[in-house]
Amino acid sequence: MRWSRYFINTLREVPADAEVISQRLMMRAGMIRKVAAGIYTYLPLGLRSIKKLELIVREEMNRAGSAELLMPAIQPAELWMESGRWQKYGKELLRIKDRHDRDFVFGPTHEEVITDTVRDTINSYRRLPINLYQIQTKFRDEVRPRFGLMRGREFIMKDAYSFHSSRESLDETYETMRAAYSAVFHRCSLDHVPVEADTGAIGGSASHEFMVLAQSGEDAVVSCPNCRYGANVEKATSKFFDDEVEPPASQAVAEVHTPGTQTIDDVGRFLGMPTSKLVKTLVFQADEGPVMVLVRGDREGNEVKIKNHLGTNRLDLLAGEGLFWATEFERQTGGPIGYCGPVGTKCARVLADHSLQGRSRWIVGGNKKDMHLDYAAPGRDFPEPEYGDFTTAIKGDPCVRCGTPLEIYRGIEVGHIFKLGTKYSDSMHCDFLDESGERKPMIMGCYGLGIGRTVAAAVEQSHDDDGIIWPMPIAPFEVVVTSIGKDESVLRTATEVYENLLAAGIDAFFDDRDERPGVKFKDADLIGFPLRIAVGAKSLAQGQIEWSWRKDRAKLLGPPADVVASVIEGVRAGRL
RNA sequence: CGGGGUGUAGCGCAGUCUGGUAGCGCACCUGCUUUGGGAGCAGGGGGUCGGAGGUUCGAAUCCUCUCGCCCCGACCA
Repeated sequence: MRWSRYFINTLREVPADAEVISQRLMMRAGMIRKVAAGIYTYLPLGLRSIKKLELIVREEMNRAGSAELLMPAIQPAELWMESGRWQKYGKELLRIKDRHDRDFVFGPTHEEVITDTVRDTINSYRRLPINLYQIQTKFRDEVRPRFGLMRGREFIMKDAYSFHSSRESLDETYETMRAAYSAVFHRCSLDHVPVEADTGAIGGSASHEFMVLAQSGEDAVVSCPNCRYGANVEKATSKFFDDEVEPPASQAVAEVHTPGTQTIDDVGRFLGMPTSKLVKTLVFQADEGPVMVLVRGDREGNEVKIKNHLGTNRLDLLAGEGLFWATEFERQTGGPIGYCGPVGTKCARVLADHSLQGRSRWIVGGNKKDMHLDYAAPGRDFPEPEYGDFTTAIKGDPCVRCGTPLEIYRGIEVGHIFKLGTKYSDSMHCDFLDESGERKPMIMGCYGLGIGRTVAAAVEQSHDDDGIIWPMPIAPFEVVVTSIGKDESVLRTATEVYENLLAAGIDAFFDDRDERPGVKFKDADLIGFPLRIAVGAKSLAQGQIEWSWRKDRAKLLGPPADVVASVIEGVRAGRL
């Protein structure tokens, strides 16, 4: 392709709303263009990278035994009502009506459609397992889309679904898919790590996320430098506990006057004790009503873990801004804000983080204004709480597996795989007959991979001050041939070089514009072609042209034929 | 949904307070010079100032409503 005939416009200035590097660079390089919040056009250059990644994904999916199909983006509401997600999914689900006033959704994911398809097609264990995938545009009406392709509302995703007659069969496919994902990201030269994850709205038992480590990542992951344990912080467990011996719990519970101490920090300061010795009380509104969660004073409650423990759809922290809420808070919990605690609470359920289990001295809110209780004892002064893991792991916590202090990194979630189990096959009656003729629900897995997000992640991970540095396999073009000046021999040689590369099956781009060299070089760096060949009058007079890698910019000279041969070799080696 | 901000040429912005011919830089077009890391000079084209209503002799500017977009939070995977 020749630049002079291509649809591309690089920007010297950065669009004001571009927040992260990948978004800035992709917009400046003329790869994407924002049309509405979280909705982008993939311009020709950007689409080439997208298509190249799709091809890699196809190859790996096909190799893993998954068969490609394409489901509709628009789905009838009935299927979502059947699975129960019409009610459960919330406002992220874009609901639309057709001219007959019938309800539809623009698919954010396709469990319903695929389950419907398979249940009508497969009835026997003999036909299982089945693994299907598609690459398609999805829509999730995110509250706050941002970061360009990293968190769009409309986005391209590869989603795969597998159906099994047994857990073992699912486990096997899950492993195959996990390997396939690693292969995809490896081929894109992405530094990635699979981590344990929460299953969220999709549901199911086990789940892993594939994280590309990057400063701009929206997720925090914990990672054990010793045993490679990795997990999303929403899920990550650690085994911190009280490390100081406490006096025995023989003391009777005692009221402590603590005036004007609304926060846990206030209480700690007032009593002259570290917050880790105090008990922090959180109250959430759950499906079943107010629920109290006790955590160590220096820790944060983890809503995802609490939600999973309770099995509730709704979980809102009861907070007391304003008079109405303060009154309401006290009415529901039996204690004023800042002083609420488990002793005599109105909350039906009381949960406590396992780090509190066995603690002998509990300092808790007294459910009276300006009053805390010291030496409160579970089982004596208040009912034994339900213990569990309800806090978020932090840097330095001991690893659950080996005890090594954990590290925390930021990551971009580029893939997410789930063992769904029978969540959808139960509700939607996707059954099969087993060897003994018994009807059973199929066991399912599902596997998502964000195409646009992965491309953006590659840019986040590979760039410098001048622009993108594409990994060869997803570069929009592998080589740019840059002609310098209008000299006829320069143009002739550059054209020859370009055509020879094309003939060899190389994705070459010819910057044939009548522009100054500086402009062409800056643009080439910005777009990030892995290789560049420059043909200029001075060196051509010596029978030489120049080539260089974008990564290190070291310039190499040679006769045109040799340079072409070297570049072809370089491209092939970089393709993986 | 709550709080804050913003909307003026394809992009980045000034002008708004204090009403009076709509500006600057980049990009674009023409000419001359220039030509190995985003050139110089000269000339030029491009705007319903987000939209609707109002006040006024006169509105980008003041008032009301509305829409979009951005940021923080909540939310979501």
